[in-house]
Amino acid sequence: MDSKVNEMLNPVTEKMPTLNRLMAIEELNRGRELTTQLRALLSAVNPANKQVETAGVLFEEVLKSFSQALSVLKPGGKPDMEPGATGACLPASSGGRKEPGVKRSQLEQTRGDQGHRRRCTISWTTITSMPLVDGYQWRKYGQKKIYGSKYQRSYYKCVHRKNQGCQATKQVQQKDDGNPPKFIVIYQMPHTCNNLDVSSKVGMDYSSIAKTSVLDDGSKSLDIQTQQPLLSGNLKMEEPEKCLLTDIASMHSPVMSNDMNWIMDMTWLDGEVYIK
DNA sequence: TTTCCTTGACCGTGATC
DNA sequence: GATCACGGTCAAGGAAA
Repeated sequence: MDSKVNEMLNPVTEKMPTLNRLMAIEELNRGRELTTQLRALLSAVNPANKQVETAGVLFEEVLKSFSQALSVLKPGGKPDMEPGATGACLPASSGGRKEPGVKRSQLEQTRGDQGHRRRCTISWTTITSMPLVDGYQWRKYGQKKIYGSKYQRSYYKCVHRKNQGCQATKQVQQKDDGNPPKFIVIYQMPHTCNNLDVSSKVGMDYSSIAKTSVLDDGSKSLDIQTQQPLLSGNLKMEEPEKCLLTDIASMHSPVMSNDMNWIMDMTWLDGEVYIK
């Protein structure tokens, strides 16, 4: 694989000093060991408890994540890739029912530019066996049969959209028939609400996902700052043409998450590789 | 009664002609 | 420019709590 791609896949490990890498591996091994111990401790409490069962699934996912992170840190290691994953430049303002008696042209006028073209939103994609457990409360607002897909796609929005104006949404689509089945989850827009459901014990720190800014020449840059060990630092990507690079930040969650198989959606353009 | 989900309709976008 | 296919969102109606 091209060295540039490798660098994008492992922006940290490629440049990480050997000593730091060894320390990271050691810490991950320790984390995996502690998780194993915690799982054993929990299963001894009440194995019949439904929540314990759910926690068990989460533990499996956490352990899988540790293993994956360790494989990335090994020389030549790389994270799992899903090149066909979606999430790029999804519409955020299309559709919707117009007011009775309101003409289409009038509606478009009131919507302004947003109603005419797809809006590049911050979004990121993950694969998980528990798409509904991510620490936030969601309300389902739609379901759609997707062309060429065996399963329907469900649409969720943050329950605090009304009272706090939180614009976070997510789409859930079953990926396979495995046991447990895997789901592709596309998150759009970070949460602006302050109502993390701590009871679920898993959360996602969207605050450090990505920031976009318009440069002087009109192009856009995407600054990614994360506390996540594998992607710590500052990854900056510039957009050569309008919407060539979408505002996608597909990356690992900086905080413990049930979503362990994150997708890097990448696009080749003129020999350069861009993360969607 | 309230909350949530299901489902059909509506509309924007991109592709094709 | 017209038409079509597809996907995202809305909101009415019904089910569940």
